[in-house]
Amino acid sequence: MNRKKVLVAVSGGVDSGAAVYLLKNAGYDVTAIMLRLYDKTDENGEIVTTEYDSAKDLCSALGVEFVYADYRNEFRRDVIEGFVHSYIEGKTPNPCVECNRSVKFRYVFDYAEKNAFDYVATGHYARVERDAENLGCRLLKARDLKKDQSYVLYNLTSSELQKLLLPLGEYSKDEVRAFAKEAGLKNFDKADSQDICFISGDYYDFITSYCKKDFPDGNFIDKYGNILGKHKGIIRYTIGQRKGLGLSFDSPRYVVSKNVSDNTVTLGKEEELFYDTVYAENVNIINGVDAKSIRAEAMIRYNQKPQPATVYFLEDKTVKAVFDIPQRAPSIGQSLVIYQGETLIGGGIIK
RNA sequence: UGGGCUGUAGCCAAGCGGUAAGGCAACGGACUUUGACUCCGUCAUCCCGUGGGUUCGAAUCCCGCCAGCCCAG
Repeated sequence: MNRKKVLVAVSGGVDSGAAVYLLKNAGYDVTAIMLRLYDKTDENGEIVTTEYDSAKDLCSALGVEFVYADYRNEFRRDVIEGFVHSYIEGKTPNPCVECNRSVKFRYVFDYAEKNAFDYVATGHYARVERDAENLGCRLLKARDLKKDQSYVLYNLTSSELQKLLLPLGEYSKDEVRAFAKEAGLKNFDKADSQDICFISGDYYDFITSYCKKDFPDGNFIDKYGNILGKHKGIIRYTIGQRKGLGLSFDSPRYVVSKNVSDNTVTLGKEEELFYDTVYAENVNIINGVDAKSIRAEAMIRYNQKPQPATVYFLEDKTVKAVFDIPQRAPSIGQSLVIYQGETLIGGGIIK
């Protein structure tokens, strides 16, 4: 019997653990790979191995081969560096998108290629729809829209989709937890939230210590240039932010724009945050589109309901999205992701 | 040193005799594989500038004082 070989990317968490379990039960020849991306340390400076232990334990319990591959340098170079520089430029990066694009899928597919795996799998909540020839594969939202994570996967290519399995896409989080429990994963009830994985605590502290410099105080101003107060370093703020400004007015104020060159942060009322047109660059369109423009739905941030828009495909992997209804606080560095119904068309970085 | 106004939590601000609204900020939590947003909760335990008085009872009425502002001189 010639079972299909699957390489599953695992994190030690509930979702990837359940993915291993489901694939194993489905009869695949499963190997788990854990990418060592950064070392989390505790207050004593000791490397925390709970994720590693969790993944390794699960694999040995299920009789699955476990590979631990060191990609710390790649992660630092391709994710952390970019993250820090993006903030310095006044942008608001999404490191998860970048990690998936330039590290996680790249190296897992790379490993799978070199070791003759038939498929790659992850614990993302999304689905791959295949046609008869397994050619024009489409990336679909998860069945459970509340947990859908297709947003962070828009940089996948059609050839990658041909070899990608996303076993969790049909299930709800509760069902996945049940699978994880069945599989014997001790973390099956672990909380979902993580914040930025490589940062424990405040991202501001991380950036300042990473580049060994402080970001000077500057002025909060209004759209007329009137000084409203002092800010505590421009990288602390992002478009649309309300909390942490430390200033009080008759109504809430939000960060409307940032100007790195004169170190000012402009505040305004909520209604000043809405735009109907958003441009994105470095766009990936999974299956290509012939038309110059399409009607679609698009998201400008994770966990947003896709909004109706007309999307124009411009030169140089650039896209213009014109929303039917103006969208709140599009932020440079975040991702614009385009859908048609359940199908993810593509996406890029808002500029 | 004549006249007028104001003085309530970090900021703004209701209240006009019956035992302290609300907004902003802040803090805590929820949500979340990014940053945000949002939502929920907490936020003047006898000092309502201060010292007296009237009253069963005052932040609310009266008197003195202090502080700030304004108009005159």
